[in-house]
Amino acid sequence: METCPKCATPTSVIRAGMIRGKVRFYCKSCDYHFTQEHSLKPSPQKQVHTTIKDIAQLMGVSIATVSRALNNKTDISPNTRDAIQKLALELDYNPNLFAKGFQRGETKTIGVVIPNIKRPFFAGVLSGIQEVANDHGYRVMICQSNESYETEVTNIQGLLASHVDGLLISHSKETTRFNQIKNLFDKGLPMVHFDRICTEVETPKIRQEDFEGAYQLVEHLIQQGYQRIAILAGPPELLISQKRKEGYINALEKHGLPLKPEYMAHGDFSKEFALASVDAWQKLPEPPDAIFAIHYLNAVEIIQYSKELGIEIPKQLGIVGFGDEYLAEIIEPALTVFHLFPQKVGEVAASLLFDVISKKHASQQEDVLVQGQLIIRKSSLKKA
Amino acid sequence: METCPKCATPTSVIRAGMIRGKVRFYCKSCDYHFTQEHSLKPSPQKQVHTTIKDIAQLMGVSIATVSRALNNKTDISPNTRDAIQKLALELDYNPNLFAKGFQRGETKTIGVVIPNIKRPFFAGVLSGIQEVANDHGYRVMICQSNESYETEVTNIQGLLASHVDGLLISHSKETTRFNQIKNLFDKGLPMVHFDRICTEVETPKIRQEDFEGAYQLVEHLIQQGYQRIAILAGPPELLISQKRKEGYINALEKHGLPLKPEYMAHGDFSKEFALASVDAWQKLPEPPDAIFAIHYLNAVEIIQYSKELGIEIPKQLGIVGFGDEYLAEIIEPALTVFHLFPQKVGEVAASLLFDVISKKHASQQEDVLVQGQLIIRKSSLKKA
DNA sequence: ATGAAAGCGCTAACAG
DNA sequence: CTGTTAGCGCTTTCAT
Repeated sequence: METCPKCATPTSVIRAGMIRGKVRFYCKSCDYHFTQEHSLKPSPQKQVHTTIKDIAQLMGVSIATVSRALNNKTDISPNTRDAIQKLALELDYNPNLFAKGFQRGETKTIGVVIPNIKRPFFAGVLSGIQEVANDHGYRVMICQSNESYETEVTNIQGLLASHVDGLLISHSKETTRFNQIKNLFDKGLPMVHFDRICTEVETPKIRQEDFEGAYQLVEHLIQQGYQRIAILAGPPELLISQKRKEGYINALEKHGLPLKPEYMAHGDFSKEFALASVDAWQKLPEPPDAIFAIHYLNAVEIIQYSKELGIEIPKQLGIVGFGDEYLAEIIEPALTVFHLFPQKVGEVAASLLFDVISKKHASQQEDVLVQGQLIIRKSSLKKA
Repeated sequence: METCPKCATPTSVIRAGMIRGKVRFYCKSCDYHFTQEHSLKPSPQKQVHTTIKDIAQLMGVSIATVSRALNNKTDISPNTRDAIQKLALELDYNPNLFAKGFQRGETKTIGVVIPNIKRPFFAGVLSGIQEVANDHGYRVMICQSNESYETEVTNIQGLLASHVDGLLISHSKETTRFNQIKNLFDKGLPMVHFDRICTEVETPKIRQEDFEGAYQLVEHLIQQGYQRIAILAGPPELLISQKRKEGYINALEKHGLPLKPEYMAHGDFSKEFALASVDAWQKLPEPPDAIFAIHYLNAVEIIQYSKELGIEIPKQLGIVGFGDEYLAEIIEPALTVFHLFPQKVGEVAASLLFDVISKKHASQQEDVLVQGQLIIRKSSLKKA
């Protein structure tokens, strides 16, 4: 309470509005009006965060008033509002977003689970997600599974404990059981799958042109005159692996080329496996004259290795891959690829998630295909 | 309240302990004991999150008891504890970490501000940060400044609003004003700088061997017999740019080579600038016979461009760079680099931050140097 | 136009 | 051993 500067009676003083950031008081006993600066900066504020309570005390108003002022609500006098906003600025107050979300039961945070940040594809996706999330006023929490199912489960558990408002997932290559995901989906947690999707749950899924890209790559090889095309695929359980293989098979069939099991290798994307496959193929009575590596890094490794072996590219061996990095352009001969657009994938995935979140219903099956692009370079130009 | 199954009087029934997950009741009016299953799963729980309140109601105990049970506190009977934990498991309850941190005034979240996730260096750093944060039970919130000062300020503001418990920062290349950072530091927010550090605030800083690496690279060039070594540096304001240039200058001086201003270019890391510099150097009466590009991508670009121009590497022109990517190994000729260890940088930065956080004091100046490694490849081997 | 009070999920005294 | 209560920062009725 204030003390009247005239009669020194504290009890009879009441606040009587505000004027230019100063609080006006009125002493009932001596009928006297006076103003007073709010006692600003009581101590060099050593706390990291200012709260509305701090502001309220400094201003001599209630926290409710401060809240109203800071949120530009209607029921508030412009004077008070301005004064409070000015003070808030001075104290560089920023609201505790979690306290804010607390009541609404939301955190304005989404969770992302990916196999590995370091892989350029996922880094690109993240970048896209970030951007869209920012635009929507959401923050992003990222977890890496490192391709381990167990870690993935733990990650999701952790994100859940953080009460994320939604989840974006690309599964580890180990993941084959989806009950955790299914469970969350059933509980109504907004969720979107991308890249390494899961068909057992009816979430929206962002796919890329795995089938289409593979088809185009292989068709391009055929048009260049390659006849014995091998595929270096990934783990058979992985959907992208299946899809790309399907595209490969389809292209061969469409063009009347035989399907030879000995030309199809399923590996783990490792360099060792890639080189071993090349070795194995070279020992065949009829070695392949082109290789489609579904993982771009394997394609690059094969180019390097082939050069070591003295195999001429693209003359003796054509090579194409999936996914475009700077690397594909730099290596010699430059690698023909089906370019994916990781950033775009992230953007689309995040947008879709926010759709689901805002509609406040469980995710609806809704597949989106992010288009890719065939980029032809030297590694497959037999005719040139 | 429960109703006595014998006398149907609800008012006189009291809880009388627990047995095997069932609640025991005692009816005072008819002196009758009975047990009852907690009325599990009242509806197929359609809410995403179970709360301790839900559990408390189902078990017929107070929320305090549930809290104690779930946190393995002492003052609780094993029976009750086990029953509660079992139920919590069934309902797959997980605590709202934010509500938990709310009182303690902490969020168990740290913020990271970097220029760009997509750059392999930062992706590596992030990976290291993630790992350490996970071990400490912290979550990570990532923001990209996209090399914009304004975005950086907004990002930090946002992280602050999220009440992160600490901050890891690598500044944008535009950033030259640090009052925001200084302000937060003064308020006691735990903070650690890495890579793009800022000398104006006494935070712990994770540096890399910028000076040392540059020195080693240039010395190596000199030992290979190169005499006219040019440097393609970055923005002069950028500390890593300064440090690497100092290393360059020092090595030249140590070996009695002249410093020629026309051999020193300050650019923005763009490809255009890199190629333009090469052009300019070639037009000199005495063109350089080696180039030290402080950014590895520029080094790669210069190799490509030199080949186009018909300049022989390493014979006519030696090239070395900073930072090692797969690219450096793949390009022909392979690039001599000073290898940085991004993951390590992330790990060290995060560890240091958690030190500061746990000690609950403002960050103390404490510099850590993450060691790098000279990797010699063909692009600089004039003698070979 | 403003204040008082409840409540979001949880923990931590304080009582029994 | 267990229940009651206050409070973290904020919004939101409900009074005034």
